[in-house]
Amino acid sequence: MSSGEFAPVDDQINLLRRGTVDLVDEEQLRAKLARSRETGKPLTVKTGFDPSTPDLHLGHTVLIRKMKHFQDLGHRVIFLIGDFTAMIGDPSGKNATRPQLSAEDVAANSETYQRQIFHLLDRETTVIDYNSRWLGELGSEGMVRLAGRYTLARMMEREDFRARFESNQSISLHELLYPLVQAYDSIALEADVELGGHDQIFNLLVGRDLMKEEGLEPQVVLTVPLLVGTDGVNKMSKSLGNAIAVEDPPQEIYGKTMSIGDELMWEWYLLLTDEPEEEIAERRGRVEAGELHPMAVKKELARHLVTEYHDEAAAEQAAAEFEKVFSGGGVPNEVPLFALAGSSTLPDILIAADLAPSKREARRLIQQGAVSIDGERVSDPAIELAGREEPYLFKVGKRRFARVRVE
RNA sequence: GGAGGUGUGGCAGAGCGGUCAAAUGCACCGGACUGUAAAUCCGGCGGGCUGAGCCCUACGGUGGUUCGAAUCCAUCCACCUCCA
Repeated sequence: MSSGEFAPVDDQINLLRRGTVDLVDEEQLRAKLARSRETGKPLTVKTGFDPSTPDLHLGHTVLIRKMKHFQDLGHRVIFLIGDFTAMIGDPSGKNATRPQLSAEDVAANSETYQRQIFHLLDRETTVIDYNSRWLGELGSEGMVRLAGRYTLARMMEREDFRARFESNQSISLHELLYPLVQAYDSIALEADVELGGHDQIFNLLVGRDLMKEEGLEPQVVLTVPLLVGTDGVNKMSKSLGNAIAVEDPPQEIYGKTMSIGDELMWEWYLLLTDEPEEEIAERRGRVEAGELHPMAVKKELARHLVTEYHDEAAAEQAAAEFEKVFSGGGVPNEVPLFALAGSSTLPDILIAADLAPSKREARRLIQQGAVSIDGERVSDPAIELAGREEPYLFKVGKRRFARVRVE
């Protein structure tokens, strides 16, 4: 989209407002959009990312998709890698000492980021930038001056700071610097809009304040919700084990998506697809009326997500595989094969085939009826498997398979 | 600089000389029910074994006291609070 061809302001607002939590404020955004239409100059839209965790999951994509919306509307989207801030350390962590990232680490992580975000964003027009570019030369003098522009009282407006303060938990000084530094990024980039997760709202607003002080037009702040993970309770996070990574294999994306609760899927539809909101609502109504099976709707979501991060064919395959294994009780196409020599006990075999972590656990699984061989449930850990040419097919639980050849 | 507190399994959090491989909750793994949903119910949840029992390793580190210590003492480390 070349300049001068921006969509009408109302249309733009409609798209941009979808699935957002905060928009501060809409009038200013309208004014900026209107001006950009007149001048043909796109808005500068900034989003910051921490370079220490380049393994993106669907939770991150909510934000990236919002960037994409701006991009689709012809605006200039900056993917800002906080390499300098990463060197200081993340405030919200309990691990005080975070490994400092070397320049090589940052470069490597940046590569990973790019590989992952360009599933969604346009490679040609996305601007990748690093905040070390300006923060490095800010220096201690600049930092002190920056700190002089904000007050403790204002900092304590931030909910988590206040909560920690009131409950006598420690707050390191550099944590207070964080919002300021992030705000400085906006100044350096002269951002028109800054995007972030809802938990970032305070920092983004500080950006507005400091920009005003600097004599710049304040950025518009727009936040998106934190995506609830596959457990249906917590925000999606790798460490909580409830995440679907962008680079997960098709089967995983499909399967994990199918495992989320029905209620959650509507939110995922809203935040992870471009399905019009009315259509989502309409479908939801039909499901609630019993006209449509929720599973069918969820399958569509799963298929959509696989297509987004792999392709149509992979989605097709993942869907077929899913039908076969779970709906049909069949066996997946790819089952790892293990060859065992001599007479091993059943628990040993399970360990060797990566189906159990220890013998004790293996025994438990057998006793609880989780193990079947060639489709027959086994309950006796002591049974012997005769050597044979054809591998035995092991199944543990609902979804773990292995083929084992016994010599 | 001074006074005090805390450190237990993935997390939260009991236990405060034996009956503790350690209550309870969450998470997790099985099973039943299903739509591999959710909810619910049942079982399990350090490891090893010639297995309904035995053994080993575990309650921040080390060293003691005791027939016996997660529990008492000393010391070290870490985190936290209060006073200055």
